[in-house]
Amino acid sequence: MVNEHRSGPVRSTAAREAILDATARLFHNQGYDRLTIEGIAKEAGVGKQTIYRWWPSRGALIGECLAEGRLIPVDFVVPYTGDLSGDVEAWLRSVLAILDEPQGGALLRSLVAAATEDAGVGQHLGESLGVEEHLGSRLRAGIRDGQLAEDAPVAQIGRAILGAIIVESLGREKRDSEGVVRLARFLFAR
Amino acid sequence: MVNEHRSGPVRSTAAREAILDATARLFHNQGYDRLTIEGIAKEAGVGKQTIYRWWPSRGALIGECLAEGRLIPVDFVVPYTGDLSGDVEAWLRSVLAILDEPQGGALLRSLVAAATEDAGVGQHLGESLGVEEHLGSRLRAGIRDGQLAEDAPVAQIGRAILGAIIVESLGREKRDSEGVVRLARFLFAR
Amino acid sequence: MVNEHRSGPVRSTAAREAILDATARLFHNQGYDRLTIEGIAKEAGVGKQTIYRWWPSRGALIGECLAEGRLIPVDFVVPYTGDLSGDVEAWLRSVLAILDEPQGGALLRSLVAAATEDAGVGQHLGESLGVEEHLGSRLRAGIRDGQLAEDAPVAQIGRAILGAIIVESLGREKRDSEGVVRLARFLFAR
Amino acid sequence: MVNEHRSGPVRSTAAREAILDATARLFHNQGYDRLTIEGIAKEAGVGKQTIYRWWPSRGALIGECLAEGRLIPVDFVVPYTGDLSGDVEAWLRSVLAILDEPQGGALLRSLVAAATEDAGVGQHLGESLGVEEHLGSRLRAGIRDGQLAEDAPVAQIGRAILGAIIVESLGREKRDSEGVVRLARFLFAR
DNA sequence: GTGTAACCGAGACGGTACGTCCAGTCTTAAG
DNA sequence: CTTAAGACTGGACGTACCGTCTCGGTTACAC
Repeated sequence: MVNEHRSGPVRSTAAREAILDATARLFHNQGYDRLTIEGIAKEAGVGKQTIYRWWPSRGALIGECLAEGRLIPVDFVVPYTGDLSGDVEAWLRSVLAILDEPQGGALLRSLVAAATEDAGVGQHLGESLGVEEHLGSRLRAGIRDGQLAEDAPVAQIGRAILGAIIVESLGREKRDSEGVVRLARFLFAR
Repeated sequence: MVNEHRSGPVRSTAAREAILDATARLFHNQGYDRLTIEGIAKEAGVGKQTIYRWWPSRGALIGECLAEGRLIPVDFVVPYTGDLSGDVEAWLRSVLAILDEPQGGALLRSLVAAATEDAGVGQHLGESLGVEEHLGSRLRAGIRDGQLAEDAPVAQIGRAILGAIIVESLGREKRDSEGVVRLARFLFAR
Repeated sequence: MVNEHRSGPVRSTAAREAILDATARLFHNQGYDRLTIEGIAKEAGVGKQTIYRWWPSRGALIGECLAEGRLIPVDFVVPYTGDLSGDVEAWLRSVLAILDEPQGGALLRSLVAAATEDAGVGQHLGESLGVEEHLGSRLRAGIRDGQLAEDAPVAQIGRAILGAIIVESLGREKRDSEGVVRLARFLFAR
Repeated sequence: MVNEHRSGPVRSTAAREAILDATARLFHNQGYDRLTIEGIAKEAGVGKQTIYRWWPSRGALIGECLAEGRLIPVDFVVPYTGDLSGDVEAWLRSVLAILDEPQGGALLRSLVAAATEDAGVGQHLGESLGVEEHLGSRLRAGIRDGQLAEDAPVAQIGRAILGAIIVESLGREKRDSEGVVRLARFLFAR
């Protein structure tokens, strides 16, 4: 028989909140590469150890912020009107809206930088944007509706769209929403 | 026409070579985030200042290595047999071969990390893999041959394929060449 | 009366001790101009920042070593036997003994070098040798005893003796204790 | 029969002049510790090698400037009116005038710093101020005139006066010409 | 109630790397 | 053969953060 309880105070939600808040704020203002644990601790009014106690790394912090929608929204749903191409396009435009913000490109690159460093961020990135869950469901519905080939590689298509956006951003090309939209139309044109 | 030359010693090719060599070696062995200017200088047997004299940043160094094919090959040609899907697939497999090397995934993520930090690397990354030049040409030939729609977004398709590979790697999914190959087949199946 | 303390870790006496020890050791072995903060840190097994946290400069470090008698002794007392000239001579010989050590001249020049760079060292230098406190007192006693003129410039006389030693050392003249002793005798001969 | 001539240009007096000029200028403006060979070369419009070719060290440069009166005047003569104390005092005031200049104290300390590093500067320093030549002669004349004891340690007295000035400056005491003057009067009062 | 164990803020610690400055040597082209 | 220019290796600078540790103080459960 083990005693699961222990004495002492529990984790402070105020500290947790302050840390994640500070992380998100600094991530937006300075980008991932200038983000430091010390900076977060000072900004949050928290001791460094409190951060190290609960998160193993800078990347894990970003991962948690990402999962809670503190960096980018998390409700990228895909409508279902019956028009596959149009539905995907609607979702795509909501994703691209992030990039049209003033520092949108830098924000995406920072997220990618975090993802290269931390496996969790990489996994969360697609999820956050609804690539797997929402987009995947919609595409599978499209297959059922006969609008997409039976053997269409659903997961790969999602990655392709997201990846095209990322590659474009890495190349620092002038933002061109229409480019990616045309890609989507091409994908579902038959 | 004036004489642009000045007197005095000239840039040492030996030092340049040693620096780029050391950079490529360390990049492969340790990845981008553990790559330090001091480490490169020591490995190359060179003073730090010699690096700072000629390259403004770590990213610029990687960019130059990339452009000279010191990190990954630069001759990713796309054959032209008349079979569009097959030709693209051949190119794709040669690109994916990089990832099948022991540390292939980490190598790609390191390249992406460098690209998030340095604009030049981002621009060179696609070029190095022949996405724009070779793949683009082949796709345009496909359009001429009637195998691809007149208005197919050539550049976007290239980015989509490369992007799918990157996103997969960021997610640390088990390497699955067939996935991306199926994406390519889907793209050109008609 | 407020509590001046704050929470958190307290200054490490072990580090302080190691740093001052290393400073004194290196100062003796290499002289002031070859003394580096990095060398001290390595010798003391300490991070550079720990030195910069507590001392603003190399000179301040030397000043503290000097004040604590880690570079030269600090107990240069002047006896009082009634014989002014003899008493001063006794003190003088104990000071000159430093110069008769193997690297005595270099040591004095190093101290002077530190004093040119750091005001604190300059002030401590005379104090350390007892010029102001002990020698000054003895001279004032000499005035009371009628062995020295009422208006003898006590402080200046101390500086003159110390200064003669320094100037001789700066000129790299062969060490000649008797020269300075003769100066002292001349000063108090009447 | 040897041919004393050799081909090529001889040592450029213009370069020599420019270097010593620049050295003196920078020495006055920045002090000895901030004086760098590179700075001198740039200020003089000269290659670094030209400096290293003719002077072995920074100290040697200062020594030569000092010897040529480029740092402080070199004509500190001692008058001979018959009044020993008054004559010495006249000389002393002309020396002290240097210290009353705006950056006089710093200048003296810089000279001392150079002297701690370079034997030549140390030897030249006293000479420059006329301590040995002029003051020594005057004191010896004083002995002949019966104003000074037969066995007065002439050289030591000179060093004592100069040394008192130096020690005072090292201690960053408020400049007080009268102090040293009182010392001189005390020395020759009988 | 009183321990006492885990929390918290603060920040000192040994380290690594940064990007800069300068030392002293070497290399080039011009005179 | 000297010169101006400046690239080279190398060492030290003073700063920023890393991740660990050590404090004094504060909960809040277990006795």
